[in-house]
Amino acid sequence: MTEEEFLRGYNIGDYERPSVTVDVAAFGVSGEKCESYRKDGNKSISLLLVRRGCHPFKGCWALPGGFLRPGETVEESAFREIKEETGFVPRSLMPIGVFSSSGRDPRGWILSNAFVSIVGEEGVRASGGDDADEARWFRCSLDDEGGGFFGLSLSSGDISLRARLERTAVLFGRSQFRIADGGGLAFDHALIIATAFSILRGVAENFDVLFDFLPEKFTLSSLQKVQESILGVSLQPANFRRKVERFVDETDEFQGGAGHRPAKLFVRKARR
Amino acid sequence: MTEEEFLRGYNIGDYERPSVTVDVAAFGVSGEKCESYRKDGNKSISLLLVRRGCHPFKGCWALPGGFLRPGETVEESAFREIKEETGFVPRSLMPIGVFSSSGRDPRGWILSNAFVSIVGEEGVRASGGDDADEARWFRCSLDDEGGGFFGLSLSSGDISLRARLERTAVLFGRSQFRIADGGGLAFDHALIIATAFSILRGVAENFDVLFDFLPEKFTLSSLQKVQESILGVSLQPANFRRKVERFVDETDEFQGGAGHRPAKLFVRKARR
DNA sequence: CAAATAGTGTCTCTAAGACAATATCAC
DNA sequence: GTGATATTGTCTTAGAGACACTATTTG
Repeated sequence: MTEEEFLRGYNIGDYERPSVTVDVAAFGVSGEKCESYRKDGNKSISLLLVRRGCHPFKGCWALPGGFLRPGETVEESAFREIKEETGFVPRSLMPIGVFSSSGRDPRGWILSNAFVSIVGEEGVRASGGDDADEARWFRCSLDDEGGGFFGLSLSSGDISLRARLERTAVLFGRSQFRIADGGGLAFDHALIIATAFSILRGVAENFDVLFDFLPEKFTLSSLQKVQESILGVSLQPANFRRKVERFVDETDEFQGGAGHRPAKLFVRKARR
Repeated sequence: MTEEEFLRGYNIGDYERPSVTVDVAAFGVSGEKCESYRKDGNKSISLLLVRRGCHPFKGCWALPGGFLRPGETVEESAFREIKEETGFVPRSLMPIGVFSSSGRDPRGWILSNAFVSIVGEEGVRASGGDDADEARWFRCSLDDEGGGFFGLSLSSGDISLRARLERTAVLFGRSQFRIADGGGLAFDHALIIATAFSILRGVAENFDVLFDFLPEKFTLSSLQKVQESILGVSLQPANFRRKVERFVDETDEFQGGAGHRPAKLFVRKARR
């Protein structure tokens, strides 16, 4: 039998297939506005969630996402979904894994390809599109409770969600979690969020990763703030600048109007 | 409508779904045997391929892999497939991404979840199982040809394959490739292999990753050899030992019988 | 003893961290 | 001028790389 003959007789529908979705954990680093017009907001990190407008988990908060469509790559699908549900087009999306345990979706055999993005909180419209009726930023933290357990806290105004995860292993430098308490989030999204956050922390010291989330031109302070928000630390500007100078080129442009000395804009140094 | 009512009326078959496969790039670091009985083999890295026993790409060399089955996670599926096709059970499998571009499989809409493993070349049986009729180690290298092109060379005895990839981007520290010439490999496996190899190079300096590929007890030389094989460099034993000592604990056991001073066995230091 | 790998000691140099000081803007 | 961030300089110290040396095994 030739390959052509084989393909003529091959029917892909003869085999059981899963459905495939994408979910996007979009983290924002802009921080809350401050009392003083010229003081920067505190370093903080937040996560974009949408309230589900239809079953299952109707009314629950969830990551923006949806089903992969024929002819799309998973990356294209992730960009489409976050745009549809939040109106925002992220600069880039980092894949963080496939979630495929059975029972993760009550509708049946459904895998999720998860992505992470870092975005400014501006540009995301308050209310979502078709299958999500609201999009909101939640202040986000993942705290080590000891004994292998971690608490995932998400809060936005009067809404407060808290999930608990158990760390089952650390493989290839990545924590593997199991949901102890989903905290009211849809599907296994507590697991995806915890995984996303811990991966982001693990790679945030890598400038190659951070640059892909930033605009083309940026100030060194903004870069520093992104790193500080993700890692939850405070860095000395002098040391930070010295560490990063190998990776950036300065431009002639400045960013002013902030009530203090204007900051020079930098671009990522061309790859060696 | 309640969620129960929704789920009763929901038919997952109403929507188009892809088929989902797993593919495993298993790299071996043992190197060829040497002329002298007591000299170590040269540092080299090889890749396990199987010759496809059925259509499509019948007779072509391919990564071990196959279709995801209901009730399996993609990780479980990857372990099952490599065991079925090569008889080998790797210590662990690192996920490296989902390949989902349309046209990557002539049978239709089929995604592949790819994994990497590092194994000793012992323990892999020469001939494969059901849907693969032969498994072989190929010497493997990925060379920068300049102009954004890379050559992927695979050779095993009289068989020699050479594929060409074009680097289209570097995102999150990972090279993105496009196949310029598949080199006779099945499907888009040239792309998967190049991606796997370049990711492995990127993370090989991270001991957390290397330990997950090694046996529980190992000599520092073997750890050094793994790193040298992947990175394609030669390291000073003194410096290597100093660098790694924070991450390992020594045991009372030794590995001897090699015609020279026996080496102490080490274990990975317990996580802080 | 010879050959090979296992393992140690020491020097240099780079780069990260601490911390102090100066520069420049909007108001 | 005031208050804020932007930017630079210097001292100290941890760690990576180079390299010479010693230790221990099998044949």
